[in-house]
Amino acid sequence: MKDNLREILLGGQSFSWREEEDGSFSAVLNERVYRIAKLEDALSDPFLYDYFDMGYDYDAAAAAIASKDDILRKAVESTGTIRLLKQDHWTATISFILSQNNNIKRITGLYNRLSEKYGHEVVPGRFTFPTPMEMSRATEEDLRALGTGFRAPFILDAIAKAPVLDEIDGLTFDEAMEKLQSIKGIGPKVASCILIFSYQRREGFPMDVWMKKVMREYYPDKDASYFHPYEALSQQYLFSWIRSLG
DNA sequence: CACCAGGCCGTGC
DNA sequence: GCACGGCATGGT
Repeated sequence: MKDNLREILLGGQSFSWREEEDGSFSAVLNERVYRIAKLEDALSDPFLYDYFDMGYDYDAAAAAIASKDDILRKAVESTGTIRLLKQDHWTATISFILSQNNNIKRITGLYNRLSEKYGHEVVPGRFTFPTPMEMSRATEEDLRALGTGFRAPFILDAIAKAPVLDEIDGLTFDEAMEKLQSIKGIGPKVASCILIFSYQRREGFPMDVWMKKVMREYYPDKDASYFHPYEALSQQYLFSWIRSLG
C-alpha cells in the first residue's frame, strides 16, 4: 500500500507540516524541528512514534472497514495508508477553529502567522506554535490584523478557556463533545476533529460539506453509528475518496 | 461579478 | 427543535 504521507500531513488534519524541496516533510513540534521522508521514519523516534500512532494496527482496521460494503472498499483501496495524528491539544483546538468556513492553504497561512508572531524561534525561520500563555497578549484587533477575521473572538475565548482542554480525558465521548463546544467557535464538526486528531477518540465522525455529500448520496438511511467501531477511520477514507472524485 | 472554503453564531419561528 | 442569514479573507 502506498505511503500517502502528503495526504496524511497536508490533507487537512494538521497544519504544522510543510513539504521540502526534496519531497520530505518538516514541522516544528515538541520544541524542535522534525523531518520525515516516509512513514517508517517515525518508528525510530519515540515522540514521532506516538505522534504518528504507530502502535495501532491500521492494516487490520483497513481490512475490517473494506469488508463492510462496496463503497468503503473503494474508499480504502483508493486512499492508501492513513494515520490519525496525535497532536497537541491546544494546537489542534486553534487549528480547527481556524478551519471553519476556510480552506487548507489559508488555514496554514494563519497557523504560520500566529507562530511567527506569538511563538518562539527554535532554529532560524522556524517557530513553535504559541502556547495559550504566549497568545494571552493578543487582542482581537491583533488577531484580525493577521487575517483571522470573524474567528478572532473565538480564539480569544479559547485562550480564556484553555484549561478546559485538560479536563477532556476520562469523559465519555458525548461529554467531551459537549465540553469542547463550551468554547465559542467550536461546534460539532470542529469538536469531533479535535477529539480525533488530538485525543485519539476514534468514535468521532466529522460532518463537513464533503461528508454530508457522501452520506446523502451513498448512505441516505444511515448515520455515524453504522461505521462503529471505526467511525473516525471510515470518515477519513470516505473523505479522502470523495475529494479525489472531485 | 458571483461563489466557495473540512462551520458556527444569533435570531426567529 | 430546525431554518436561515451573516460572517473576514483570499482564491477561482
